[in-house]
Amino acid sequence: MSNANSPIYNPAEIEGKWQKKWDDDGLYDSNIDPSKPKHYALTMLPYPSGDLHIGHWFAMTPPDARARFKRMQGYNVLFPMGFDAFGLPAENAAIKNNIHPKQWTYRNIEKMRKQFRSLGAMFDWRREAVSADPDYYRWTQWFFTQLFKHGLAYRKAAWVDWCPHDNTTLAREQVWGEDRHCERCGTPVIKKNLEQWFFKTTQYADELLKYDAIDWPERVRTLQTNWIGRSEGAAVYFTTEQGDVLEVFTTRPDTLWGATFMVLAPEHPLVAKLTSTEQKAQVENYSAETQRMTDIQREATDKEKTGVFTGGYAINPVNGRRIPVWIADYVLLTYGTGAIMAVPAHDERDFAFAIKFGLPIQPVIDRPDGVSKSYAPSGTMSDEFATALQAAGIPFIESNGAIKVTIPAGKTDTYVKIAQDHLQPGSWNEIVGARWQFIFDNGIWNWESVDSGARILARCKEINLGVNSARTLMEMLWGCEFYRDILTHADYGTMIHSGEFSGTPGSKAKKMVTRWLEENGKGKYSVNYRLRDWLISRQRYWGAPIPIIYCPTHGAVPVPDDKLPVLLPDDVEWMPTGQSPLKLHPTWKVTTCPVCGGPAERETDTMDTFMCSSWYHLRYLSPQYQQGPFDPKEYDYWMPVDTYTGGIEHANMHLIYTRFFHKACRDMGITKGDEPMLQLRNQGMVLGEDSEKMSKSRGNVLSPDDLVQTYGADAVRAYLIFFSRWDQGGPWSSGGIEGVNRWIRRVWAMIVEPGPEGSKDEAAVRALRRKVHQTLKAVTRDFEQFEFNTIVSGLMELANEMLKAKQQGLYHSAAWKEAVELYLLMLAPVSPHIAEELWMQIGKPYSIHTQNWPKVDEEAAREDEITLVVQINGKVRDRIQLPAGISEADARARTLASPVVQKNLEGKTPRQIIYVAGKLINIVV
RNA sequence: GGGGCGGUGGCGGAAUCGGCAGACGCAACGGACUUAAAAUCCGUCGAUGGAGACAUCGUGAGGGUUCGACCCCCUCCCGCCCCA
Repeated sequence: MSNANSPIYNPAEIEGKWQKKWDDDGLYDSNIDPSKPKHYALTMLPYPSGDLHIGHWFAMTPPDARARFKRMQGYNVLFPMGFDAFGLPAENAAIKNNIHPKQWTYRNIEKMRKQFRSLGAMFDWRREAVSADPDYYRWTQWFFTQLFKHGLAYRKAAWVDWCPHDNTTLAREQVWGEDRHCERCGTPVIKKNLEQWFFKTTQYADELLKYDAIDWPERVRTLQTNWIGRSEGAAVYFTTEQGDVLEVFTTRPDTLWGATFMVLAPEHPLVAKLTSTEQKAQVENYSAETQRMTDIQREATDKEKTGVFTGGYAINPVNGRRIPVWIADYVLLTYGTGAIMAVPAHDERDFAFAIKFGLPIQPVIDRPDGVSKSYAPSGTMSDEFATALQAAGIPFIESNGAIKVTIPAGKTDTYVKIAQDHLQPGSWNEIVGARWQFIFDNGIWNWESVDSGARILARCKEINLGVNSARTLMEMLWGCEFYRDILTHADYGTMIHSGEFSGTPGSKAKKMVTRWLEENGKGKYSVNYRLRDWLISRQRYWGAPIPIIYCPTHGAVPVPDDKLPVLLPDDVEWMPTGQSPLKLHPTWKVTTCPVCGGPAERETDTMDTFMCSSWYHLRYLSPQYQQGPFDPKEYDYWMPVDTYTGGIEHANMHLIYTRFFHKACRDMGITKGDEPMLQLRNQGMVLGEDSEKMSKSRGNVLSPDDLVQTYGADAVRAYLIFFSRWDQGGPWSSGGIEGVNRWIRRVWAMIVEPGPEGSKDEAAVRALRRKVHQTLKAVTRDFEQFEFNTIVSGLMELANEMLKAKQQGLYHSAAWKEAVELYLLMLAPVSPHIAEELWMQIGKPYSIHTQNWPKVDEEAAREDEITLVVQINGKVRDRIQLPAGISEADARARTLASPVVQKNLEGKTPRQIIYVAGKLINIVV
């Protein structure tokens, strides 16, 4: 098929040529154009780690193709790119290679810009933003001062996770794994108490839970919802015996009567005061141990509960009961109020704690399933007991003379009566679950309070010395394996053993108790969030300095707008010392107070880089703008972002911060609208050929540069789009890209090499046009829906059809010409260089990328014939070709006349015939 | 332990409304071209039985709804992610 006169496909040559021309012509410059609808397509900006890897290409190529498609559809598209240039890796690399972080970062950016260009993406580089540029971080600092002035930034001492290796504080989400190690270097974190700056993200917690206005994946919404962790309940005021109020948050105020002890975080401020002289040593030891331990052990010991009694007591406000106060590492100071009321009967962790330390457990919520259990050891019941149970229809198991009874709902009273009748003298029988009763030979004792439980236990011990070791009644029951699944539950159910509230149904209990608490000043309705305020201080050099000046008289004063940016000095010692490098600089922090002009000091911490990435989409709008963070004209035209793409790993950090940032800015009058990004889509991850995450240590990293050299950017782009579902990612396959490479070359040859003359058969022309327009329809839909892999497979299929048509002699027909044009237009977003080159070669005007997306000719796409699938009893038996518009009656007749159907029916009469127009007929016999 | 997502040939994946399971590609195998190889082209390619027409089975397992289920419902198993 090769033809000496046809041009040879040389990707290196044509890709370089067109990239230069597009650049020179400003083909991808996006400017405000009110005559067109706008489309802001944004892809998460990379950290300039030094090399663009295949993952970056996977993240950016399909969105680039889609942005191109949108542009051809007539949208004015903005598709910018930049660099998230501050951050720890620069300092780590600086330390390792003794190179200035700034130099390292900007050198990497330079390299990555070149790599980006080889991708052939339609980025408008005039709008590039680099967060480490003073022109950029001037405005990062400006946003900080705005937040400060509006009371959304504040300073407080806080226990923070501290990485002893990187010498910095870490945000909660930067602490990874069960051993709680530093996200960057893997070192286990420790705790430190430092003065830190925070943003009030929690003030927006409720609004952040609303997603009505945005089209974001369910998965991300769920992740954020869980991260924010809103729970409704009540704040309840317990009082210590010393008279201090001990506030706890509970989601279950209906279980208050079952609160039999309290647990405080060892760091809780009231611990010292509560601790008795006898317990002092123990408490201090335990606290010190907890302090010394990182959260590693605190979490690792999750299963084996530890804790220490303070010797102090508190008063349960609902029943006046005196309950012991313990400390335990499983209660964290940062959780709620750092103190919990323990309701062991209805909370698994509290139950385990109470059983271990012999603390009382009192059930106060009925089981919704109404099921109870009873265990009658051998000899405690008369011989007719089993017969009586059987007669009453109560199921039981008998083993070694002992009878294990599971009492269904509604049979409890029947059981009690039977048990009473058959109880042997000197024995007892208990019933647990939906009822808590002990049947003794002198009557029934109800277990309705901690005190009655104690009395029952004493009585049982009198009868049976074997239970002597049990410290509580529940511990005695826990000793019986048969009971274990029924002793505790966390369901909502009718309140029991709760004074005047007993009998309150589970559906109303929470509300009624909360109202009662409020009316009696013992508590109030309260909402607790897992989300905490955003800690933005970093004791590092390579970040935007926090623009605050500390004046001995005026306190923390923001740097005035006209004094921004607070420039980062170049001459610093960046080796880690445990202090901010800015603090060690001889002169940098020395300044004067903006209010009084007196001597003052600068804040020496820098900002979390998530601050930089919370507004980069705004800087892209006008990166050179000097009068504000962005040009309002550009904002009004381009914002909000229409489609935002990036990895799912940012669901809890960046994506919450940027939403918070936007909402806060809206309330400060800086931005408009409620949400910054309307539509979000996540890509998966490209894995190495061994299906493992690509990493240098595994040696499975692929260099896009090498791939482009071998196959050309067009083939690499097409393969990245083709090889897996974009939202799932998957392993790279070097064999797979060969297939795409073959296809690209086949397309080239198909178009540049002439085909044979032949008859222009009417049916063949019709078939070719049908396939072309059907493909166009599918490709258009797939682009809209981010289903990229089927775009390439559709184009491959069409190429196969076209090659057949070419062989049949259609090369010189008008239909062929149309097919080629539409083919190149559909190919243009996927493989822009070859599409441009071939577009030129078939004599069309430059540039293919400014052409209109073609319209589907529905008439051409229509099928003339349908294949009717013939099923008998749901099994495919035949397929018959029928004209597309056939009536149901005719289709039925044709089906029944088919010999295959005749043979299969064997004279049987169809009972029912289901007809799905144009698709299927099912004959039921 | 709780929540989320997923499980389809040897592999990546397709099936877009409950209606032909396996599109497209890779790998493999057979053939053409070639002195030979590469490249290219043609063909086969879920399993089992059969020379074949064809039949039976088949979308993690089991059950259900339905004329009909990869798709909807229930139970379970496995993998990944998030939170404890």
